[in-house]
Amino acid sequence: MTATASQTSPRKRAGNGAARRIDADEIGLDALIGHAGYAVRRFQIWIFQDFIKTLGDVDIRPTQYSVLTVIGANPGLSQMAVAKRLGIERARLVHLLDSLEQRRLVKRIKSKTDRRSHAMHLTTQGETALAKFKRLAAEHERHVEARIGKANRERLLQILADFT
Amino acid sequence: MTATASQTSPRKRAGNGAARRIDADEIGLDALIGHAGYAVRRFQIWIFQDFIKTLGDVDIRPTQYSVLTVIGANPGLSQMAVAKRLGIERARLVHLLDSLEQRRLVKRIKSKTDRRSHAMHLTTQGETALAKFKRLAAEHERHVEARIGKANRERLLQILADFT
DNA sequence: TATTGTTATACTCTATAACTATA
DNA sequence: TATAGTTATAGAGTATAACAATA
Repeated sequence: MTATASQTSPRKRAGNGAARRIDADEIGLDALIGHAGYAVRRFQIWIFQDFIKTLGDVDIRPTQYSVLTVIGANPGLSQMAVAKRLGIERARLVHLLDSLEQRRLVKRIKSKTDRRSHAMHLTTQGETALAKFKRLAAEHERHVEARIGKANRERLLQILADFT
Repeated sequence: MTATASQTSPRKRAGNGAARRIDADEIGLDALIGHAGYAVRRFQIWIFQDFIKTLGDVDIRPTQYSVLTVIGANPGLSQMAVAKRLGIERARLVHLLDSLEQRRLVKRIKSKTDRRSHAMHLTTQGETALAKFKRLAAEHERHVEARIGKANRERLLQILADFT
């Protein structure tokens, strides 16, 4: 589907002077309907909001969760390696790690082989906490499944597999 | 697929003192692999970057495009109606419209029936510009199709249709 | 009382640039 | 010289709260 101006015409507004109230679902999206980016963005907002809510009690946001998960699975990584793998700016990762280190979930250990870099590790407390976060994240994932359907969720993961 | 800590074990780092360089694609994502939100977020970033680049010459970003498209298809809408339909905060829309109005693409007209509200319209210049933006956006959409495949793009639009 | 548009504040995130200490 | 981590700044985007004008 291509987006052209001729696809839809502007809908008529009340022309009698007494403007009718317009409900949100009456408003046409026109070319936006054909844009994958629009749907993906709206879906991503929904999914992040559910994640933030589901992990609200433990106060962990999606980016923090991704950082903890990658460090947990690859202990000893440098900040640069984590940043590159997750597509986070290294300057941004500094603040994320400051916060996670203050919460005693992560520790930076000076590398002996390259004194410019830090080896990232979960603390013991961090390991325990991450296990809990993963259980909550799995719960969030079940919300996604309930929202779009089991088969659709799996199809989505397949389609987007090489963006990870 | 559920995300549990036992799915993958931390991979061994070089233990011989001479730390080996780790390439990004060697770093395991662990539980993130099973999260739709992670894949969707990475895809959304890619797609927005392509949109911003493809419409770089005309300096239009995704949110601006969505606002112009909805106003173009529904002339006379109030700011509240546009904000609600697109899921934008009304406070944020004020600044978006300030910018679009300064560029003479949009005009706010005081409503005669409800003097609190403004009726949003494209200017003549805005109509012409939007037609061009739509052609560029369609070009961007072809990039998406080339990246994930025609059938996958259509399937994606189907799966996410009710988030629009 | 409630709603529309506005202003303001704070926090998240992205994108840069520059600095330091190393390599 | 180049890289790792840090600090700083600017702009998007999100989330609130409060205010004036109007309903």
